[in-house]
Amino acid sequence: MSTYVNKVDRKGRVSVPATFRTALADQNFDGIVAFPSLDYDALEATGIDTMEAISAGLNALEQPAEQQGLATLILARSLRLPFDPEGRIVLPEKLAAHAHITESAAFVGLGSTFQIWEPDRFAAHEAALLERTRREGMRMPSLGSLAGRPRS
Amino acid sequence: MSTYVNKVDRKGRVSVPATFRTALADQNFDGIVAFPSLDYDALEATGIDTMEAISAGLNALEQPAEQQGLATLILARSLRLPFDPEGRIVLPEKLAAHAHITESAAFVGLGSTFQIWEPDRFAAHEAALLERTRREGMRMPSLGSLAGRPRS
DNA sequence: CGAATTTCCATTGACACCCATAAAATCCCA
DNA sequence: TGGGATTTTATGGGTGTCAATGGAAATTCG
Repeated sequence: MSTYVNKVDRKGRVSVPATFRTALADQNFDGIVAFPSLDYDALEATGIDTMEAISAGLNALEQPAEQQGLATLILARSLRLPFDPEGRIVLPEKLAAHAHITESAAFVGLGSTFQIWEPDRFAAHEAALLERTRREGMRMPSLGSLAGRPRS
Repeated sequence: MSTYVNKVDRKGRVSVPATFRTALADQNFDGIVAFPSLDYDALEATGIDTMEAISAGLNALEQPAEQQGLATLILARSLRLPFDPEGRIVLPEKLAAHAHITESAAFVGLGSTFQIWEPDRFAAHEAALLERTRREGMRMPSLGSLAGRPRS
């Protein structure tokens, strides 16, 4: 969780927040996997484990067709971004362009995954979410209701 | 429950009331999670467990879209605030600013969660609640009716 | 051999831990 | 049961450590 804004240096390197790094520490690949968000001008990112799970799901025959299409799309556009010794990644031009990231990047933790935004765009996105939430009259007391039902 | 007012030192540290600490003692993360309230100039706080439940809910596909927005908003703006050996947390500038907290903070217990207010603002909020309650003619005898039904 | 990429090193500033004191709540027993 | 003794809390401050960042050196690859 949380949002951290880090700088992108002139070589395209940016530190992944230490918190996120430690969360991914015990995975099979020392780095992150990122792909362009289908919904926003931002990047979706996660550890390699999640991607392997998606790819496993793709092979499962019972998968509905649309889900297969989605999985294929995601896998095809994903990039593995390894950590350097300091815990940084380099943002490939393709990804940076999709998210309009130039000099700094906002890492937005969402539980098991996170997003990477251009900070100003994220602020706007946040404002929009807030506005919509307010309009729909959602309230804090509903906090508990956000929790997923226990998986039966 | 109860409300406690503690001082914020010059490093931004403030003791979390011992009562609250022990209530969170057996969780996966030794600290609290706090985020700006959507309704007030105050902070909402809870243990990591609640947040994990929210994040689990976010991944659940059956979640309605508006709830996803709310969950995203909360997760993105939540900060993990670890306890130091003395049971204090540091209030990040971002959060302190939202609640207008400078030299002291009021911890208001609400059962499974609590809020953190600037003491004067909380006093005002309390007064407003009292006033509204009176106007609506609510009475103590309805105490029992406040209890929620057990979740089926 | 040159360009791009990756590793190495160095700086700064924030943060986490250590200790020390004072106030308060609790215990305990004569 | 009163009051002293002991244990928790709350609070302040010093200081070492780690994260983020920038740049140089070294390595890779076409």
